[in-house]
Amino acid sequence: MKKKYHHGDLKNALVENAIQLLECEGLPALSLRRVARETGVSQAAPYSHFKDKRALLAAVASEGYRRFSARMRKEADARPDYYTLSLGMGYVLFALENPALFHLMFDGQLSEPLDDEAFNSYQLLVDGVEQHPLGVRKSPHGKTLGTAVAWSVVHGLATLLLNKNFTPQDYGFTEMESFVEHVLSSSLHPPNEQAKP
Amino acid sequence: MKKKYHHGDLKNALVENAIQLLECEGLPALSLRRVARETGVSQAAPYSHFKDKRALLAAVASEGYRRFSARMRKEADARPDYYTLSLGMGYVLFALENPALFHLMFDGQLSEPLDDEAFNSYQLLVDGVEQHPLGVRKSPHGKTLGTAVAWSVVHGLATLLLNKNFTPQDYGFTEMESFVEHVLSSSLHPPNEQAKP
DNA sequence: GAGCTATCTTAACATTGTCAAGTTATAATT
DNA sequence: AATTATAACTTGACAATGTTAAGATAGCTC
Repeated sequence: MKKKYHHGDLKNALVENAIQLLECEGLPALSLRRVARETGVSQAAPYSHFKDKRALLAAVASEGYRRFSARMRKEADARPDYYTLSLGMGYVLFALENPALFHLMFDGQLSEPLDDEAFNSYQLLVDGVEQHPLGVRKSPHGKTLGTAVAWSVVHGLATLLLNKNFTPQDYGFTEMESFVEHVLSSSLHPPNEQAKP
Repeated sequence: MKKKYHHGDLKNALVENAIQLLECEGLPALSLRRVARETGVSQAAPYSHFKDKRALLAAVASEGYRRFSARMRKEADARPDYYTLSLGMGYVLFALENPALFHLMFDGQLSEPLDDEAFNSYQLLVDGVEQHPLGVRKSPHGKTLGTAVAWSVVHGLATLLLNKNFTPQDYGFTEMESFVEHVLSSSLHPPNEQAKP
């Protein structure tokens, strides 16, 4: 390929290389200059497409959410009979497969205004839970607390596994996937009835 | 107070000021030079006490875990009859009261070798769950998955509330504390019996 | 007192995010 | 097709950061 003054697709190339760098060398290695260098443009070139470094990271996170949604859907489509459980497994597996990206997405430091792509991901999970109710107690005001519980379990499990706060081995499991499935089904498929307040 | 060449207690002062800065202006504002300046010493002074910036941050996180444990114990001691639930509430409330510190503690980027203080915090929660079993299904190998579930819910809830991924208002609650209590008790106090595998 | 050593300072280096000023290629207009 | 305009890039600079090397100072031991 030829070396052109105008790259032609720099914006996407920057995001792509940023993701590459992020997953290969981690967040600390992700400098704007480095991304630019790796993309073959000068240090200030990214500023034609992104206001900030944070804007680049936001774009990276946005792409992350796109893949996140896809990963969850893939898992859920494969097991429609366990829709909610599969969504959750997709959630956790994505985190384990893309640690740095997942971390960036949920870092909080950047996403002040909630991205569309992010919102869609959340909605996927929320809708899944709402449409496949779990038998969890309703809140006093009639909205299902189950969504909050499910989201919390899934997100917490993903985070704690990432940080190696515990491992499947700690619980006698040899395979990650089996462990995740058991943990999630423990909390996502509670018994039919509910105890008193 | 007098301006001495030898500070006398610089190591602790640095950690203290770092925490201050962290909570007041956030992680991005936390530079080694800034902490040194605020403490009244020169830019390279911290290197007499910390190998790295990461070492300083690790010390900050360690102090964070100390306060974290205290916060959980305080809550649990106040309601011994709801021991596990209270531990969980302490967990979440600490996160909400010390957002940046909590974030740093669980960032993962630093704590490769698990700190003692950190381990103690975790053990507090784990022991709490183990000693006050929740009736959650056991794993095939006999260890309680309940610990993983409980830890996940609590950590996920803390994280998602911090990131404002949802709010108590979304579920019709006006008070944070009440919301947290309901979510946690939904998942920490499941009904007595358990459904089939 | 003399000397040791931990503690702290000053000076410097490479790297980073960011901006201002210029350059070049593409698109728009004529 | 020539000119113009505009978007996409480059170079060069600035302040701030993490970190190291070399030196100064103070409190300790003998």
